[in-house]
Amino acid sequence: MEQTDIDTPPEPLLKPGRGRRRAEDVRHAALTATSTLLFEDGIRGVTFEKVAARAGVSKVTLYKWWSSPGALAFEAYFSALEETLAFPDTGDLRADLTTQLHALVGLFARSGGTIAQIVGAAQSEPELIEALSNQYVRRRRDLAVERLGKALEAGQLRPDADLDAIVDQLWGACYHRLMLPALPEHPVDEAFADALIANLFGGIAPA
Amino acid sequence: MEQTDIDTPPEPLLKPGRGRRRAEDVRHAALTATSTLLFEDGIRGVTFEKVAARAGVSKVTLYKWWSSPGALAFEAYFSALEETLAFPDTGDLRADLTTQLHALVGLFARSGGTIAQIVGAAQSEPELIEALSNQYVRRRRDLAVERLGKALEAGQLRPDADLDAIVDQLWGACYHRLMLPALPEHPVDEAFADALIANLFGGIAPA
Amino acid sequence: MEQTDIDTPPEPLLKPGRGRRRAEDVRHAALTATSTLLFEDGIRGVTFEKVAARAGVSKVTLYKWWSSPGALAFEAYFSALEETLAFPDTGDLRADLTTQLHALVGLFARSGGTIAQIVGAAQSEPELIEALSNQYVRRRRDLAVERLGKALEAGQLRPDADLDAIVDQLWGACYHRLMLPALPEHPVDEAFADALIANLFGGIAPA
Amino acid sequence: MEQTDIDTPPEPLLKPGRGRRRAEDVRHAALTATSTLLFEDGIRGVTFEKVAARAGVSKVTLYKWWSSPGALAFEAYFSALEETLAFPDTGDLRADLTTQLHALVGLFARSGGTIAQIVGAAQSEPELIEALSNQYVRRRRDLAVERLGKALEAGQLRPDADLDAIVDQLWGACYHRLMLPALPEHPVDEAFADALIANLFGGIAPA
DNA sequence: CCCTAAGCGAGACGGTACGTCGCGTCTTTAC
DNA sequence: GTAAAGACGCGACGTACCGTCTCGCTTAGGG
Repeated sequence: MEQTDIDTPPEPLLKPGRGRRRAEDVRHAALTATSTLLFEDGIRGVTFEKVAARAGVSKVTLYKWWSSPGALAFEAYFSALEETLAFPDTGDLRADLTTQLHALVGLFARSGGTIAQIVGAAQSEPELIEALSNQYVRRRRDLAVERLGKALEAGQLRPDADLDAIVDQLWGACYHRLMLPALPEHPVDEAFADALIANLFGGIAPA
Repeated sequence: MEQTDIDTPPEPLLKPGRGRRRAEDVRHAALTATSTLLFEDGIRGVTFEKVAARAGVSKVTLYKWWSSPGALAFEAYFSALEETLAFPDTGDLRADLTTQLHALVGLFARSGGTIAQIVGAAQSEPELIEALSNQYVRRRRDLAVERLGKALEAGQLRPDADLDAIVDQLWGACYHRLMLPALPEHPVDEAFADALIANLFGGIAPA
Repeated sequence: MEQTDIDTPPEPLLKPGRGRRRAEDVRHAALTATSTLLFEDGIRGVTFEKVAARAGVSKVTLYKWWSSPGALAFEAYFSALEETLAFPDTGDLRADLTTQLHALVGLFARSGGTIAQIVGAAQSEPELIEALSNQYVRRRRDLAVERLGKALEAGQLRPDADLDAIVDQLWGACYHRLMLPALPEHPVDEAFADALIANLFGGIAPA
Repeated sequence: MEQTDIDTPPEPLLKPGRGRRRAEDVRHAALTATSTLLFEDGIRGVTFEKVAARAGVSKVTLYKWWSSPGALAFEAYFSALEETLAFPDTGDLRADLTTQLHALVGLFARSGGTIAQIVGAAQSEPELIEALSNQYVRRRRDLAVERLGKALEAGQLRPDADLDAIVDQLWGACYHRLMLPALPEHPVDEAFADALIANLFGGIAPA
């Protein structure tokens, strides 16, 4: 079967050569083992050595598909996150943004630590930060800006608003509290998300 | 017998041999070597092994003072950053915020990568993230909120503005672009800082 | 950035017990602690570090009295062995040798391992092997040869017997089995001691 | 060649069918480096760290094949000693024993210190003392006892002689003087070997 | 339907770094 | 003054993981 895979890795050199069967199951085993390790010990527990042992996969095979343990952890985690990128468009921008941010803080509540660890690890791996940008950050930003653009056209935004900056001031603010926490009194919850939207929509300058 | 000094020598010769050395000297040597390594190879190059070799300091001593190479890198970098915490108060909030954010993006331009790596490494080290919070994030946030509080009292802010969220929507937005970049078209520069302030002050809702 | 927990060196505990103490008390405390460690963990467990901690004695003091942990272990063990050097003289040489050798194998049964470890450690420490020679080996050998000399004069030995070699062929044979064991079938027991004496007295050449 | 692999490490890990074959050259490099270190600095100079550095071998590999630096030193030294186990049989027992003991004292003259250090180190390492027993002591003892047995059958020994004890009273006496020396006046030389044989053959009791 | 060559497991190997222990030297501080 | 407490450089230990490299089994594609 020549079925082309949709969720193929970044550049899996799948040569049409001969040999053993396609290793889709091998990849799956590796990703499953990685998820377990990621959940148990955090990203520090995701090593090629342990993944190979748990998944019954050789280290060489892991190297073939992933450039580092961080890249493996990234794929294992974010590959199951596709649906969260979906952006609603009910016509009411503020409501849609609220929905999206509530979903984000909900995700952070469930696995914010893992996300922070992966993003953190990427800071020292250029390949990984690029993968994050291409496969996650940019896509989400594009969808958001697209939605904001529609709202702008619909007259729901000030004409001089900087749409890209809005993304940073909503999503970025959440990531900031996730990765640079100050106190438990500053949680990343729905109230915070609402405050972000209120600040930004109404402005902070006196009326 | 005659060579024993009764007076404590102000500058005891620190021979590279064995024996006890002053804690401050040791710490300084370690931090200097760490800075060099941090600049050369990034945080991945900061290992206790290399720092010990370069600084002429034993690994055990490093373990005593710092819980991990990340903690050492953190202190080596942020200990020289005291001045950036200063927050101006000219009476004009918007101008002061602009000044501060311009300083931040200037800092990011010089050593944003290093900062990102340190913050990133902290995500997998509870002790380090706590140190970051206590010694850096919280202090800066407190200063900012204090300044914002004065502005609020002076009637320069909407009474219902969420001051804490403002911090995330200005500084956090910058950190977001630093650590989760999308494209080179989205730099962290002064124009971006200005856009953040404009968005937030004027609000993004149509007038 | 000052006055933080990682910046502050641990303050020295103010405990009583410092200052001058009597040398004999210190020595006794050190030897007692050493005996305990020697019994618990063997000679590998006898380190200046542990002895100092257990005995409440500083390492410098230990260096003053003993050149190495091995020397300390040696003294701790052999200082309580003085009496075994006593050599009986009943007039009957063979009976006296038997008595002595039985005492030796009895000693080996109780603490042969410790003796072997101390003698073994001495092989790599010239100072220790010299101490062993001076304070133990030579004294015991002299006593034995003296006793054998008396027997020779009394006509209880062949005139051409090599007295020094006899010592090696009786005591040395026991040490050989202790330190270079072949099989459990070759124990160092009284029967072995008797065999040594029988072989040596009667000769192994056919009558 | 039906050469059995006597040189193989304690545990024959070679199972038919799996994994990479052992690199004999790696073992050889390690043993060569060890011999050099053993000759230069004694057994204290034989550390896994130094051997790894000199031989270009990783520490992990050393740990896999040898349980301790002592075990490595043991094999490096005794593996080149195979021929000395050969035991002559000219029909004249006394002459053969003299030949053997002269060879032993000659060996001690050349490298007695090294032997003593290895045997000494083994006293604190159960695994090493067992290896010494199995691969050296027992084999030599068996060959000696076998030769003595032949002599006994040939009527060259008293029927009631204890053959095992003879070994201790000849070889053991030499080891005793090697490891528990009393004075330089008691060397381990051929004259001493001759005295041992004379004492034992003729007996020390008066005629 | 066998032969052959690639894919893959298993894991040996040289490295780097970790975190710990002990040695011997040196400083500080209490008695 | 002496001795405790202990900081410190140093060397070695034993372990974990990395990235590379062979082996030999397994299987599919080509003959």
